[in-house]
Amino acid sequence: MMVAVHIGKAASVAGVSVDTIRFYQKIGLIKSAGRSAGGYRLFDGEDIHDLTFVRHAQELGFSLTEMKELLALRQKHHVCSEVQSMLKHRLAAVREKINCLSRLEAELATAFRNCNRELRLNREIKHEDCCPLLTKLDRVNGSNGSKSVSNRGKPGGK
Amino acid sequence: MMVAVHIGKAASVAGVSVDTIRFYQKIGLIKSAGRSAGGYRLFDGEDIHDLTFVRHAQELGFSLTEMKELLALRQKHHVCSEVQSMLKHRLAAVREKINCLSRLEAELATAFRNCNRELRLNREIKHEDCCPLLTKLDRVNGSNGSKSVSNRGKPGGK
DNA sequence: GTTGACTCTGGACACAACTCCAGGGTTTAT
DNA sequence: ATAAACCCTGGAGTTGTGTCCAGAGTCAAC
Repeated sequence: MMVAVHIGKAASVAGVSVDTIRFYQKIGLIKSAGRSAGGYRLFDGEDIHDLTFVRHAQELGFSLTEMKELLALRQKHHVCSEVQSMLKHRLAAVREKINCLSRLEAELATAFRNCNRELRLNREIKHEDCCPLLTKLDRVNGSNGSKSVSNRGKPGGK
Repeated sequence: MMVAVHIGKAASVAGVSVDTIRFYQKIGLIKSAGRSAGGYRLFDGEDIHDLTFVRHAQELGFSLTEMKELLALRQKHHVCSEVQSMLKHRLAAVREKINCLSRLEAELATAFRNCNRELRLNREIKHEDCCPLLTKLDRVNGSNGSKSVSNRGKPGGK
């Protein structure tokens, strides 16, 4: 039955915008679709498949560059170990992110509860203990803290 | 004792770049520091405090715009309920993100295991079942899927 | 055969969040 | 007093991800 739709339909089905599709084609993220006699792009099931793939991958935090790799792997007879290596990295990154967010979530939740309680106990609060979030961010969140900053400076250097 | 350092020192202490600090001041994220006779910015403890605050907030996923709000709240005698409302939104966003990432993590982990197994069972694999990830992304991940895409299109509309 | 909806291209613009540069002034150490 | 190291400003450039637009062509329907 060979469905072949124009870009508008493809966009709505895949859940992206028309411009986005053209953009993806421009940067080579998805293969250039076939064309109708009049020059209209035609998208078959597989093309839409790819678009959906991209959208999902994006929701999951892959960058367009990473997606390009993924799509490439999907195309060629890939070496499984390549995929595996990508997976490993991704997995580590994702876990790191989850950890960080979980810590944040706990803090926010606590802050929220405190804030809540203070609010109902005391209509006018003295700025202090009210919002733990605001003081929390001052020293929170151990982990990295480097960014290639050269280490010099003088004045009141104590 | 009133420590007052130049921008380079402030940058290295706060863990951001010199340019970044100037950028933050330019966009009004942090208040314009005092200046020395010669026009050099001077940063005291509180300024560095703010910078650290910003860096941490950023690690935690706040945008510069959100930070501006946070810093404002910290400054003025804030209305606690404002902070509370921000917290609520942030918390929801963070939870959403964690969910999404957790789903992803599970998938990646599974894919990784499978990939691993395939690799050690079978040195040359036939592209098919090898990497579930690649097929997985094709249909995965229920949740949203809207983005204001008008709904028209014809050709093989089936 | 004329409308109206759709699509084409190429390029400009947007937004976040920086980063880099030139040309020149300031501090500090020697 | 001089040089090294640092800082200033204003503005351009970057990366990632798109979005918008004008001017022109195509398609389906009436």
